[in-house]
Amino acid sequence: MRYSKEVDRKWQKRWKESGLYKFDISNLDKKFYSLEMFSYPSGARLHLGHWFNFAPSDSFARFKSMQGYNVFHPMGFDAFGLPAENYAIKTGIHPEESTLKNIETMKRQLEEMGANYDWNYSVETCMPDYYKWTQWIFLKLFEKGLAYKKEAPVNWCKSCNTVLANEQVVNGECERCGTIVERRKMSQWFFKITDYAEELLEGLKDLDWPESTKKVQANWIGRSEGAEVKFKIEGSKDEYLTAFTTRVDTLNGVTYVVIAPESDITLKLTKPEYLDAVNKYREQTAKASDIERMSTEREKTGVFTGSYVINPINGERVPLWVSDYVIEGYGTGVVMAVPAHDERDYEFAKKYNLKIKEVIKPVDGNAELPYTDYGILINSGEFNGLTSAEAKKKIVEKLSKTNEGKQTVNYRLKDWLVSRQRYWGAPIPIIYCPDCGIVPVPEKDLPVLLPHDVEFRPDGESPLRKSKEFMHCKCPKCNKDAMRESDTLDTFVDSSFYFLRYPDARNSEKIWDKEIVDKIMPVDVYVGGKEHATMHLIYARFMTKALRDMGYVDCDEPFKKMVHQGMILGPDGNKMSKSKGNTVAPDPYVDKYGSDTFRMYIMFGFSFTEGGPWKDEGIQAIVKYLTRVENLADRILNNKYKTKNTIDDEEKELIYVKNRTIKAMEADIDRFQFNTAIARSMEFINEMVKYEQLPIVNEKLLRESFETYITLISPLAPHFSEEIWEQFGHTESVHKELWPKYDEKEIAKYQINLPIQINGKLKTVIKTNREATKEDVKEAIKDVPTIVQALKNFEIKDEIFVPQKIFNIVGKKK
RNA sequence: GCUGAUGUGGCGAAAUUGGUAUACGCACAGCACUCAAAAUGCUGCGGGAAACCAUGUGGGUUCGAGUCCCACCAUCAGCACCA
Repeated sequence: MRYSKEVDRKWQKRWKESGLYKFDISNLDKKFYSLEMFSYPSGARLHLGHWFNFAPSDSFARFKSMQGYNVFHPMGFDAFGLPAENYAIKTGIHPEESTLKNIETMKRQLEEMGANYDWNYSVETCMPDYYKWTQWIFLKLFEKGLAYKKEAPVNWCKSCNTVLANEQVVNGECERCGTIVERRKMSQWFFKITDYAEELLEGLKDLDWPESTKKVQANWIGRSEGAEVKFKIEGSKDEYLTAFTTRVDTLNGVTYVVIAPESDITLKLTKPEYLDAVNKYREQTAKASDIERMSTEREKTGVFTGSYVINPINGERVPLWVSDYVIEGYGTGVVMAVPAHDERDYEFAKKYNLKIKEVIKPVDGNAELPYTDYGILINSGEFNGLTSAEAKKKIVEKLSKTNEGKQTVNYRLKDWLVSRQRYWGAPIPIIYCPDCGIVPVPEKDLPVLLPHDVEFRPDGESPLRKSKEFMHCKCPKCNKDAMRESDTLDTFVDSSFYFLRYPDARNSEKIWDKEIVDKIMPVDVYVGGKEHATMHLIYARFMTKALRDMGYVDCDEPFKKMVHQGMILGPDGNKMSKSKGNTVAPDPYVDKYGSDTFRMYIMFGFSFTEGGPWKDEGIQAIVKYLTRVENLADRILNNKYKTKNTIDDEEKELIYVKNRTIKAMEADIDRFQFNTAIARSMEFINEMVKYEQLPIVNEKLLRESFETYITLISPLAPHFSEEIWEQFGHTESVHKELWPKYDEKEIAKYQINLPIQINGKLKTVIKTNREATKEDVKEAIKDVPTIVQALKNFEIKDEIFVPQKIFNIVGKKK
């Protein structure tokens, strides 16, 4: 049968019946954990992005099992989240209904793709058998002191009476009603990821991840060394404001101190006559996002509080201001301002006529202010003349004697806010008792089930709060009437441990059997978009480390190697989106050409890590290519050749190309370079077609080469190759074949092209053996006309010879 | 604004990581087969008559730069409640 959708169906059915892709968990000596980020079942059907991620990754997993690994390749669904809830608000269809339906469709489509997942190891995060463990992890973190509650700002829409996700805030306004969004504080749960800041940063060093991703994570963690300095509040008995600075050498230049407007202390420190102005400013700040506030382009604004603080190094009295360029959550939320040596502070001081005191000057000459480099201290009393580096040490030494300062490390990383005032998520397993306070739900009572009949349209309260049945319960400690926590968990919590649950996904007794998980972890290759470089990937690393410290896993780092697939954009070069109307559905292509043609095309037409705008012109190339293979298969099967048994020059060439192809494809697939792997396979076919047109061929060699070729493309075109494999009389699946071995000797004995240059300009190319020496090469070129011509009246200064690479003659005309 | 990328023929893209720039294809053109077309097979295909010139622009390092360094231009992604 010629390749078509029917061939896909035929083999999908057979694979299922024969249990070809059942994972053998009993033998993990040579395991390979190949993982893609599980998908969010937002729409009913797989989109192009799914194909671009999952199809090549499936080919990669197949390739690894051909190399003799026992490959663990699971797939699941990240099924909680905002879109399903919004969809429900719009259509009235319950999130559970739409989500489960989407999952069913996506599963079927993944099977139609030909993916070799073993669905016995899948997870669906919205099901109680999964979120029971999400809740269990929350309890464990709570026990360990890694989950805690504090006040934190949220986006609040006054008119809708609801909390908004950042995504729902458009230009500072609510996407639904256009009301200006405010920041409002609410009491919320956090995970203490900052306890792991140092280890998360250190651990990056040994990971086989793209450098750019490691950099982004390192910046996200944002380690900076500096000092904490305490400024005494004037008029108080023993109250201080603590500022973090990386430039404690400039401490004598502090002319004012700034605190974040949203801080609780702000109102406390504001003198009555300034209260009106400060309150107004706070209201204004509530409307700006953090990104806006941190922009250095933005005009600085602020107001005076009327209070003063004391600089501990020199006893100077400096004014206390409020400004939105200081953010409560970063550092200590207090900035010591040194306008002479910081651009933001300088701009601010100029605008509000604050003092500017120069305390650092360059080693030689004078500087224009603000001067932000290191230098020599001036106007700093006993520290004058010291370098910035020396001064940093001396100043901290002095401050620490009076307990007014110390050396410290600050991280940009903030604790992970996990509370969501939403319906479609895992309920936080906490009970509030009027007598006992915060009481965790006992483990035996898990899961805390998400009630089905809940009004989740926004009206000012967390949806769960409206379910009396859900909210009212007995305190597990004292059995008095109590109330449940009404918030649900961030979906990033669900996705921060799913890869640990996969290996033992059906365990109902415990989260997993440690012995199994320790054998399968870590993930050997993790494939997913680079948009997850910070949040998901850092949360998953944190969770693994926290679980390790609690003794549930051994591994320190969950993802040994990380690969990011690129993004397929719309044909217009923009990100695909329904609103732009530039989405492309894979289904019509798959229907028309079959899964393998489509898979091969997306692998061949794009660089896997780059992606790019969608184009389908090249799909014909793959149709033609596969037909060419089928035609050759037919001719070999019909065997009308005049045959011979000897190995002559032509046969040697074919053997060489075969070995070269195996080697190249192996290296390419290992690096996720599917486009070049397919290019090499095309060269191999071209060579075989050329060979078979000779008057007399070695039919046995041709047939063997062709069968080798089929095994080479079997991970890339799993149905197509299976069909031809069967035509060649094989009764076992081609997917049980091992990756062919190549013979390095056969490659090495083939001659190479060696470029000959004069002054770096290519003059000619000669054929030589690989072990040719400089003398051999000189001998070989001595009669080549272009060289002879170029070397006339030429004074040779140097000869650069790099074996197997280049011969370059350097000199000049006399 | 901050952070991280990307830029190579008409087009999709390669370049063993500093060593023949444009592999493999698409599109196009020519030839063969055919009454004809399609399909298939073969050949050609950056510019230039040539010396040479070409990897976003301008400098630099090097025997040698698409690859390394500096500056600039353009485009894209992430920025903590989309996942």
